[in-house]
Amino acid sequence: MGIIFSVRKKGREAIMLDIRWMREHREELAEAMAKLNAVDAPWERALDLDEERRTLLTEVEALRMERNTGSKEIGRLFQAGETEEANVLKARMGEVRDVISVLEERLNEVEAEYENAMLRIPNPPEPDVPVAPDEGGNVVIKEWGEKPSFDFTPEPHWDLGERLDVIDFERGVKISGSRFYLLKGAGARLQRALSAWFLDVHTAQHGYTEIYPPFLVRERCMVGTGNLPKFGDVLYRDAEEDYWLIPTAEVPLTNIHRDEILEADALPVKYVASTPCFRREKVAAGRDARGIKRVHQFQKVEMVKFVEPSTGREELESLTQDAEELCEQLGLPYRRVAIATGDLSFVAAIKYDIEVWAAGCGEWLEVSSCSLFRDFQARRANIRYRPEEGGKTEYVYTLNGSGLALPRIIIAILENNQQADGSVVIPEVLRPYMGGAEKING
RNA sequence: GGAGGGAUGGCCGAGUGGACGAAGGCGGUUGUCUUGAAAACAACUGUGGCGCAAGUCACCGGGGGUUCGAAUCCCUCUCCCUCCGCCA
Repeated sequence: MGIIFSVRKKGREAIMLDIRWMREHREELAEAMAKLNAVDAPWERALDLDEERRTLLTEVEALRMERNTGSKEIGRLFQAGETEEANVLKARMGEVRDVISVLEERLNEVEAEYENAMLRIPNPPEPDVPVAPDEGGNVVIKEWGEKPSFDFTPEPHWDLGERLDVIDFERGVKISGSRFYLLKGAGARLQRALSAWFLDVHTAQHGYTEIYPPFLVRERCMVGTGNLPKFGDVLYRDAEEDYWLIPTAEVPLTNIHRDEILEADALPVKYVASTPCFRREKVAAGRDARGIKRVHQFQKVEMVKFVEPSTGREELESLTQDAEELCEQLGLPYRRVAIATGDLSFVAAIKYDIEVWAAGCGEWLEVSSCSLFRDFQARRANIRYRPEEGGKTEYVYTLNGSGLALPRIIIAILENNQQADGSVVIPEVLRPYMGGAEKING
């Protein structure tokens, strides 16, 4: 494909925000952290450590210069046969080395602390993100479709799914414990149909390239997308090796280009994948316990984009529309919610949630989160591009959005499309994927 | 899982302790020549940190060690290749 221009061989680990920007915009940074309600973000500590780090670096480098020139001199002296002088210099350089190693040790400590602090500073929000301390400040900015009305009481999917024998809760729990389920027959096929149709729409109409990525990734990938170090408690991982189960395809998809330099004319790069997602979901036992709304394993189609910085916002808009279009074609009423600063995820600079109405449980279900990360992930994962031939490299902007999260869409279809006779009408766009069936009957 | 062999710049490939940030080739950019192109010839051609700059430091898969000095010696980890075993 020729996207890779070169690969970084060595370099520091993730570097998060631009430290120079931070040094020069202290007040803006403080303001951003306040807006995010990020009281524990160690940005001041990071700045202090940065100061210390640079002081040490200057000292160490001056000494290293002394050592380098001294060593060369020793070599020359030996060759010239001036052994005595060489030995004198050698002894002195030995002392210099000892001083260097003490300073280097300190420098390493400072750098480690510095990086740790940097990795825990969230992404500052875009200027137009609604400012509020929590999700109470989220704003519905768009609504589409009409909630279905019934001349009977619509069933929630946990009843309906069981009655139609398309969701088996008991067996799921028997096999794997609470918050596990299994889809059966038309239920399983409906999920397969949705997954296939989503992928087909995104690849054929929206220009995404389909990917089948690994579901187990290394720690380094999780750091790249911002899931680590702060959110390790929602991730599953292998006990013996450095393997983490993905909580979303965003992780492997974004890391496809980790440590790479993309060609400017290759942008935007757009990927889509359907993968299982694994999450600990450490919410209070009992909350969202019924049904398949909040589970430890679910299927999701995810879109990820790598774009030129100047196009970030328009790419977010088109990404969000790529997701919304699916809801429309499925005939599911939805709304777009602008997430407030206090509810913004650690990595997102701006985020829209798409929520679908589910008539049975009477709730708006989040089926997609569309985020612009600016260069936040790109810095962590070291993903760059070269704007001009031969010019300096810059970080790309990354975005991602679900398109869409599956079990919740299944919930909405089952609940909204249920009929008086107990059957469920299959949305027209899915019928070719369901062997032409129009309904799910018990 | 067992036994061997590897990892050097965009690519290929030299280098086994001292002027090596690294020969040579390919590729790329620019120039000369040419009506134009090709060929030939010449020059340039890695990344990052700190610094206003001059400059300086780091980087030969990662980490650690030996040494006045490490691409080069030692330890360790990772990845790749070959053969055997196992397997979808």
